[in-house]
Amino acid sequence: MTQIKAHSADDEVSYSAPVLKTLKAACSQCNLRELCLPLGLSHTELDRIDEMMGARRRIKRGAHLYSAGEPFTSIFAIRSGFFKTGVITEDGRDQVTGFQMAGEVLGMDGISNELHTCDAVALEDSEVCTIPFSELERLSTEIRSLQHHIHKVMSREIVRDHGVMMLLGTMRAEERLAAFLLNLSQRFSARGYAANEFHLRMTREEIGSYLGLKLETVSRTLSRFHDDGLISVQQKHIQLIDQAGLKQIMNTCR
Amino acid sequence: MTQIKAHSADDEVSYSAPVLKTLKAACSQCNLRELCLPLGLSHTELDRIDEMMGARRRIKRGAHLYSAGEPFTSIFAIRSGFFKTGVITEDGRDQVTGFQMAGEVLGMDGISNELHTCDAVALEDSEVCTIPFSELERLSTEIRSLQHHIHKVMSREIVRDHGVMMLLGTMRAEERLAAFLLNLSQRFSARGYAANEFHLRMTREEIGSYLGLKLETVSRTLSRFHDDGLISVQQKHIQLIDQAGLKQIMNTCR
DNA sequence: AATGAGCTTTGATCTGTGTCAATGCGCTTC
DNA sequence: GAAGCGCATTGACACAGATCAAAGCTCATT
Repeated sequence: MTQIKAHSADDEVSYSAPVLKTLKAACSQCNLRELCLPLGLSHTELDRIDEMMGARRRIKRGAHLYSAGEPFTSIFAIRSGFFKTGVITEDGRDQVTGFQMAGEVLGMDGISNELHTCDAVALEDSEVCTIPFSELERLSTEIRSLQHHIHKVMSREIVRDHGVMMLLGTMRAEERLAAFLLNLSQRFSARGYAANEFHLRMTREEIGSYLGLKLETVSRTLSRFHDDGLISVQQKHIQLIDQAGLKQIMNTCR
Repeated sequence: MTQIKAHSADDEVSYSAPVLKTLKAACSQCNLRELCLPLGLSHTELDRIDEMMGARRRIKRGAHLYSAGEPFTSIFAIRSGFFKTGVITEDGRDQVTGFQMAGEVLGMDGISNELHTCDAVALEDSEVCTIPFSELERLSTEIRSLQHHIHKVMSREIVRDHGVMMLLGTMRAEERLAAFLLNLSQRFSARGYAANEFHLRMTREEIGSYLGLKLETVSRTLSRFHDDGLISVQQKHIQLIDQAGLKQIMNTCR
C-alpha cells in the first residue's frame, strides 16, 4: 500500500501529549475533513463541531466497534483503518453488508430503533471518532449545512446499498468481483493511496459473504482474472493490471 | 383486498371542493399520520407541517413519479396506492429495489446528489404528497422531533436495504419468496388490510427482479407453495394458508 | 527451525436456477 | 362475443456456482 504523506493519520504527536483534550476528535485538525462528515463547513462551524465530538477510540484488529442489539448513542467516523459491517440472523446466517475505510461513517442503521442492527468489526487496527448522535442533531439544528450534509451522508448510504442490491440481484460471479475490485480501487485512490495496487484486509470468505458467493468461487474467479492477465493476486496482495478489462467484464457479460 | 374503513384514503370530499388549498396535502387530516413522516408530532407542529407541504399528486398506474437523473427537489409520502422503485444501468440491467405502499416515503436516495438515482413507478393508480425537501429541512431545524424522525425514516430505509442484501446474498429461492410474502403480509396488516389475503400489484418478473430470481423461478416456487398447501395462488390473488409453514421455510432451509 | 492454525488454492462432482420453448389464462378492445 | 396481448404456468435441458475434499501457503508461536 503506497501511502501519501498528507493522508497519514498517525503522524501526530497528540496521543502521548499529557492534555486530555487532545484525545478528543478534532475535525478542524483532521486531514480527512474533506471526505468526512464536516465537508463544506466554515472554520467557525468546524470549531463548534470539535466541541461536540466525543473521544477518539482505537479498535484493535478483530475487535467489535459495536454489535447488533447494543443501544445506539453515537455514530462513528473512521479516522484510520478498515472495518466490515454485517448482520447475523437467529439461524446463524451471516451477511457482510459493507466494508468501510477512512473518512466513512459507521452506525447510521442504529438510528431507527435506537439499537445497532449490525456488527462493526475492525479488519485492521483502526481509530474512530465518536460522534454522539443527539449532540450532532442538536448542533445540526443550528448549522444548516451540517444538517444537510448528514442527510447527504445517509442518502449516500442508501444509494450505495442499492448498488449492492443491483450487484447481488443481477450480476454473475465475475462481474461481482470485477465491480468489487474497481470499487475498492476507486475508494483507495480517493484517499491518496495507489489505485491499482492494494492489500485486501478481508478474507475470501468475507468477500464472498459480501458478494453473495462462496469463498471457493471468489478464489477461483480471482485466479481466473490472474490467468487472464487482468490482475495479479498473491494472497491478499492485489494489483490491477488491466482496469479497462475489468470494467468490460463488469458490463459485457449479459 | 379487504380494506378497513378508517384507512380508506379516498373517502374524502376535498378533491371536488373549489378551494385550491384543499388540494394541498394536509398531514393533520391524514389518517396515515401515525405511519408516515409526521409520526409523534403535536397538533401545533402538525399545522406547521401542513403549511410546508406541497401539492398532492395523482399518479396513474404505470406512470413515473420520478425517474433516475431528474433533479431532486422533493421527497414523496404515499397517500394511497402502490409503487416500485428500481435502477437501470447503462447496459440495460434492471433491478427493482423496493415496493412501497401507503405511508411510506419515496425519494430519499436523491438527496445525496440532488438527483434522483432511481425510477419510481406507480403499480396502481396512486396518490402522493409532495414534500419539498429544503422546506422540510428548514422546518426540521425548528422542530427537533421532526428532524429526529427524518433521521429515523432514512435509517429505517438503510436497515431495510440490509435485509434485502441478506436475502439476496444468503437465501435460496424458496426462502426469498417466503420472506417476500410474509413481509407483504405484515405491511398490509399494519395498514389495516387483511394479513393473509392480498392482491399482488406487481408481475412475476418484477418480483423476480426484486428477489434476484427469474420470473419462471418465481412462478414455479409459488406453484410449489400452492401444492404444499402453504398458500393459494390464482394469478395475482394470494392467500396465505400456513404462515407458520412459510416462516419455517424462511429459516429451516440451510 | 519446527509446529500448527488459519487462510487459500485447486479439483471433482452435484444441484438449484437459468434458459428456451410451448401452452394457457384472463383482460381489454373492437 | 371474438381477437389479441400481456402475463403466468409448465416442461426439458444446460450450466454457473455450490459442495466436498485434499493440498499448499504464510505467519505467529515456541
